[in-house]
Amino acid sequence: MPQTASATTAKKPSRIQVRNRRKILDAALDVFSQHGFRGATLDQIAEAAGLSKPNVLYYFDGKEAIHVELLNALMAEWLAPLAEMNPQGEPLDELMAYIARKIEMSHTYPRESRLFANEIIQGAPRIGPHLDQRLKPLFDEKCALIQNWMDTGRLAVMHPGHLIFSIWAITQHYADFDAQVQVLMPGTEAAQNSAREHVERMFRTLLTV
Amino acid sequence: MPQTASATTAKKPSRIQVRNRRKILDAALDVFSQHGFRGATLDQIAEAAGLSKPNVLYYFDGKEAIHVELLNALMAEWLAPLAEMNPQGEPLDELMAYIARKIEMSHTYPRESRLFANEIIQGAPRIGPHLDQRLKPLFDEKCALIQNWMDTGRLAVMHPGHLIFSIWAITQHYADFDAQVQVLMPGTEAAQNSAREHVERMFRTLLTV
DNA sequence: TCGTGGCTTGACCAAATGGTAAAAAACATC
DNA sequence: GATGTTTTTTACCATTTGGTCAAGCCACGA
Repeated sequence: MPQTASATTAKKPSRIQVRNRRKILDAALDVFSQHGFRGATLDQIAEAAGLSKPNVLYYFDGKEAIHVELLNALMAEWLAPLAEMNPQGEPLDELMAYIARKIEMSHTYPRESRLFANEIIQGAPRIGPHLDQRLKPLFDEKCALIQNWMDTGRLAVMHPGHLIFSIWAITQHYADFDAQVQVLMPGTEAAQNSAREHVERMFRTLLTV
Repeated sequence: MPQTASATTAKKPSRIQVRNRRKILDAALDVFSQHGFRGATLDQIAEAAGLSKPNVLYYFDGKEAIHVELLNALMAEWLAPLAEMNPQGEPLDELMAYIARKIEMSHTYPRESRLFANEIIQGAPRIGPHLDQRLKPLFDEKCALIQNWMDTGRLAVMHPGHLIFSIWAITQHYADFDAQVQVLMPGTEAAQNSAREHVERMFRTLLTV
């Protein structure tokens, strides 16, 4: 059996293991992000991965284990941009850089965005603790930082928490509601660019003192 | 059999029919909005409605029929506020009134918001045509209206389509991502009010010439 | 070349799921 | 209270689903 990523029993995984686990996770990202956890089936994941169902279960302990692994990987990447906001930097530049990265991520990783959206919409049954323990402290820290920037007159004053919510809401909207966006504003690259420009201009206007 | 809302064969439904159909739709809204279409089960819906599964199927032709009926009812209510934006009114007032109504609806009908979000995230497989035929014309019309307002200098200039997307994204965020909001900003009524104030102030700032 | 251990598969299983048929119960109307 | 109609339930069914198991395959080092 392949070592199931136990911290203690950690032998280096074979090339086949790396390849197949990657294939499974990629396929599962497709399926979970489109149908949610309960709506996704192992058969779909197996077929999308080009493996048999028992073979999928050879690499992961079950449907939930795949989902958990995806969410864990997601959270790490998802939090990084926020964490990188630098207290020493120029406030407006830092926030605009964060927004730009968020937009880019939603564009580059729409499946991850939808996976997260699905999980939250369903009440965060599997990622709840993660939110509490990892996201909350970071959120609070960055709220305090932004509040400080505002207090010292270097940013327009508003509620930092709701500001962050607004950034998340708008940037993720283009990934999560892509089906709607495509209907209402057809056209691929031009629309994408105009979206980026709109969002950046909007927050720059809002945040500039 | 109860008449399945056929336009031609329309006898008035009995009181029991009205009551039970309502119960089923309410229960289904709970279940669908939480798990998505594929993740929801008839047993869950039946139990939530306090009826047996065959009894549920006595009132609706199947799982999909319930879902379709919910989405149809949803679209009608969902589009109303946008449709009510009055070309003769004062531009800023009209837009702010629309935003206020959107916020209120997200607060009052979070299940509907999540039902819609689930459907769109999954690629709008069942509501796609509806979007094309009903939402798109309305969206285009209101975009033109807003564009006109901006052209005549009565609103700050920006892309009308993306403006609407921003409004939708932010207002629905508080309903769809409630699980996350509750973790990051605990507290019920105060948070709700501060959210409303933040969003309204934000768009007012943005739209004022 | 031959084991040997990691990898893969076909066959299978129990539970869940969407749905059906027909009888029983409840109801309305005369 | 008899009678026809609507509503509800009991007992099913076929398929799907998450998961198991033992046997077979295959790569690779000795």
